[in-house]
Amino acid sequence: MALVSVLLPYAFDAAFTYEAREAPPPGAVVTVPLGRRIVHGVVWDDAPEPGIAPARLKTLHAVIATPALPGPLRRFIDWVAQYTMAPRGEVLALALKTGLLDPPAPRAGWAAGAAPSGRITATRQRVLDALATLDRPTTAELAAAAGTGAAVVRGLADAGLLRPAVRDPSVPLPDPDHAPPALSAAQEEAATALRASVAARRFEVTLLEGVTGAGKTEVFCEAIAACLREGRQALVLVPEIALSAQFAARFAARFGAAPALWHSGLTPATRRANYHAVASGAARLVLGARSALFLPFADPGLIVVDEEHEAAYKQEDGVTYHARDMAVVRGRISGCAVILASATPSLESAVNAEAGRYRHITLAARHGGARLPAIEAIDLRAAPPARGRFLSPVLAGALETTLEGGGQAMLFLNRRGYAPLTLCRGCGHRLTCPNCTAWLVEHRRPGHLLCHHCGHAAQAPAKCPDCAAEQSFVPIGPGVERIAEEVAELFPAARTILMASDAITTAEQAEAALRAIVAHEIDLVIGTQMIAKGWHFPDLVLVGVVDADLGLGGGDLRAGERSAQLLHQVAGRAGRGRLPGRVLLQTYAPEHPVMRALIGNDLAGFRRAEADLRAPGHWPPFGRLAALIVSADEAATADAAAAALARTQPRDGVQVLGPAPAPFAMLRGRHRRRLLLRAPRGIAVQPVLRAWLDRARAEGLPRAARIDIDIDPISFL
DNA sequence: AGCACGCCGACT
DNA sequence: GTCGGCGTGCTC
Ligand SMILES: [Zn+2]
Ligand SMILES: [Zn+2]
Repeated sequence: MALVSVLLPYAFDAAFTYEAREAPPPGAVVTVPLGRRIVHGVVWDDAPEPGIAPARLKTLHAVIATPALPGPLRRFIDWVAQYTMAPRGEVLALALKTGLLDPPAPRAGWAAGAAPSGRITATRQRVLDALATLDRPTTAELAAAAGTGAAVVRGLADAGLLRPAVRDPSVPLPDPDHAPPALSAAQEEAATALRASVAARRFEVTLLEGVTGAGKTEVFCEAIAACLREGRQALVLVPEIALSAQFAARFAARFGAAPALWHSGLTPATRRANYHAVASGAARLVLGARSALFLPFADPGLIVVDEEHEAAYKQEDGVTYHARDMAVVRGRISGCAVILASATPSLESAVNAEAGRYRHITLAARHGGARLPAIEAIDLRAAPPARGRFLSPVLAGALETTLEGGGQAMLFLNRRGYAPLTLCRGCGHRLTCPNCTAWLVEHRRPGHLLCHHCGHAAQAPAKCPDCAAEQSFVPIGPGVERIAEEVAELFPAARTILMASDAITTAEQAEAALRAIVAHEIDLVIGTQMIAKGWHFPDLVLVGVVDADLGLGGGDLRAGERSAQLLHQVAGRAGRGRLPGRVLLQTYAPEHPVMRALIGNDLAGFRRAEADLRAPGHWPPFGRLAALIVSADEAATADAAAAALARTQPRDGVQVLGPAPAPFAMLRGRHRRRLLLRAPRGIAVQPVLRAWLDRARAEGLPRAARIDIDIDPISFL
């Protein structure tokens, strides 16, 4: 009997040791007994533990007939676990989603039957016509194509006019030379460098920076083509699923085959099919969310991270990893090229490029002759909006001119709801959420209040709980709903649409809205963050930012950087067609570095200024940061735990900030405190944190408190 | 993650 | 005197 190490997809850091007649190779997916259950696990590379008492040692149950986890993926899982301080099993669980372990089921489809008998009605004929154009369609596909129900298909089968025909879950092969685009000279130069990077078949990171509309996608598609020519697999990461449909369509047009998708919204059958296609190497082009990094690629040749600066790449619960950083690690371990693409690179990537760790390619001009929009500030101190209004006369005038000239305009305000704050006219009492440290936001119907963090809903009370004044609550400040109201009064004839995550909830709604905007059935778009993303609206000429200062408050380390990125992205919506674009920023601080950078189109200068601010204090990316979030049911427990951590804090060479109430001191009913550990770049924070937690546990850290560690936190106030 | 064991309140 | 609440701890 041999001993085998098996890592289990649960919160265990150590692999367990089992006995086996014959040891399966590392990476093999197996089942083993655990307690009184049989669970899945993966044979790991650790040396088996010889000292387990014979009574506790159990025997490996079975080897599952599914692709083994490749060595580079196993090393990646180990790396992510040690870096994020998550138990290795928890990281393995990201790679081993249940239901993937069985081989994909062949699809039960239909082909033309042998017996041409039975009545052929008009509907039946439509089904047979549809069948001729499809390859062994399933019942649902066939019914949909013929515009009828499953019953008609069944009837045809019963009559012998259809016969069952199994279809293998095949993945179409993308063709690198299907529809190569005409590239500009600048694009061609960038593409040549990227093709060479892929063909070198070794780890190399390239930061691909290009203003919105410069044609970054066409350029990195050339790198993908080079990867496909090498016969290797390419992975493209996008920050959110909403963008994947648009990308899939572009890839299908460029390569003649749709990419294999990977995100949480897939049906179990598709997930399983795509998982196995990635493992076998049959899926050459994969488009996915951050979890796609944990797929068992057979031969990865390229990883592209699009919009690399996006905060959505940071996984905020469970294993808190940053997909952009982990993509670089995955590339290093797998020995392949990595491309980080963005119009507004993160300071992290820009600094790495400047230090020579990444290659830096810049596309300066918009593709196809379109010019960058002119960005101007509206100084609200000089030209404030009327009382109770939020659009200044300058912005309202520009909107009027644009709409009268038949142009399309957009108003951006990154705030959902009607009013962000509701307070008592009599005493200033603010309505807050009982579960969270947050104000209640008024929505749609007057007096209808919502918490944006836990979903708590309430009605504005008729009487103030503080001063007992009657009907005294008034909405303060604008949300997009209030802007829509103001626009309806100013321009009653304009066709408008409100784009916010609570107004547009399904992918179909979003698609219909985008189609209407592109077709210019809409004159004025009012929206939140949702409209900032890479959409192409050719007729859009004017963008008004209702509150350009919104993201700058709060003292967050990255507030300026994030604000500049978001506003740049929004500004980039204007003037993408034949007509030049114009962007108006309403601000009370036109001299703020963010406004200056946007107006002067000098984001590189802004990054240098940010770097000069952060470098002296060893703030990221010039130093390391880790957050310890303490949470407990009782405030006293959270305070006691925070105090224990403060007492035992590390001192040499590092600095501890806090404890302080966490960004949301109370979230979903739990009390939260936070400590930050700041260290120079050369110090690894993980061993420091581990020793610190051991000391705190020895010195009375309450067991009822939960400590979550977030390495490289990106949001903190 | 499950699933045990274990020690205090209201039920037959 | 027993059923069951879910707090704490273990699983090779
Ligand atoms: Zn709440
Ligand atoms: Zn009051």
